[in-house]
Amino acid sequence: MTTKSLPSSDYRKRLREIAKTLQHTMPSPKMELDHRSPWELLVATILSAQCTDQRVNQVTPSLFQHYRRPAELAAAHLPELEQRIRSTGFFKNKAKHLVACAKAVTEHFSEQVPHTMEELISLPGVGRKTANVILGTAFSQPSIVVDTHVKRVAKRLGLTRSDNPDLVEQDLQQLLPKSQWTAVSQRLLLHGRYVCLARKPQCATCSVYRHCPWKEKGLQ
DNA sequence: ATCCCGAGGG
DNA sequence: CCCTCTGGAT
Repeated sequence: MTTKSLPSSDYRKRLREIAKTLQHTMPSPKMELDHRSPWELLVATILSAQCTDQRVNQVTPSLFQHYRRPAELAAAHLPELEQRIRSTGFFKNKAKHLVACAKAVTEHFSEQVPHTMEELISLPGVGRKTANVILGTAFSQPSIVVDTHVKRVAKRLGLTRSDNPDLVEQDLQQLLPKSQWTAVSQRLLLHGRYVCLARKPQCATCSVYRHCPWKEKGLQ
């Protein structure tokens, strides 16, 4: 199988055109997880694994009212917490992670959400994807979030060939100046959520159709 | 590689 | 029924 690749400058140019088009489609992409602080965003993001933002937003208001600070969540009664977040799926894992994470934030970081990648992924239940959400949205640091949507869109647009999220992140990092990381990855995400759907991509209304080598044909 | 797990769409 | 939804830990 030959893997003849274009010079990366060509990929850069293509991604730049895609980014410009998406900028018109989505002038100001917004984070769709409701939150009022870095801590609330962290909790919401942990809950969002394999679950829609809409469902998370349905659960978090009463959750944040009941557990107001990291120290309160750290002391939560596990079965009760499980019931409060049940509808987000994976609730036993998520409840365990949330309590452990709240303990770590309380004990090691004085109830303040840390703002480096290394510290963030040291927290239970926090991987690279979650950490990048926090860095980009709560702390305005350049970050590329590679979730299921970004991975799918990047592959279909021919911006990466990898299935490994970390490698997809690296590929996109190399194709973009840091100043554009956060906004572009957020637009790719929303494009995946609303247009480039997993099962039924809306190619007829897709604004970057002309840049897409995949169109509706290919395999992933 | 496998497990966790509910809800909604097709 | 099957697939998908902002993954992470073992």
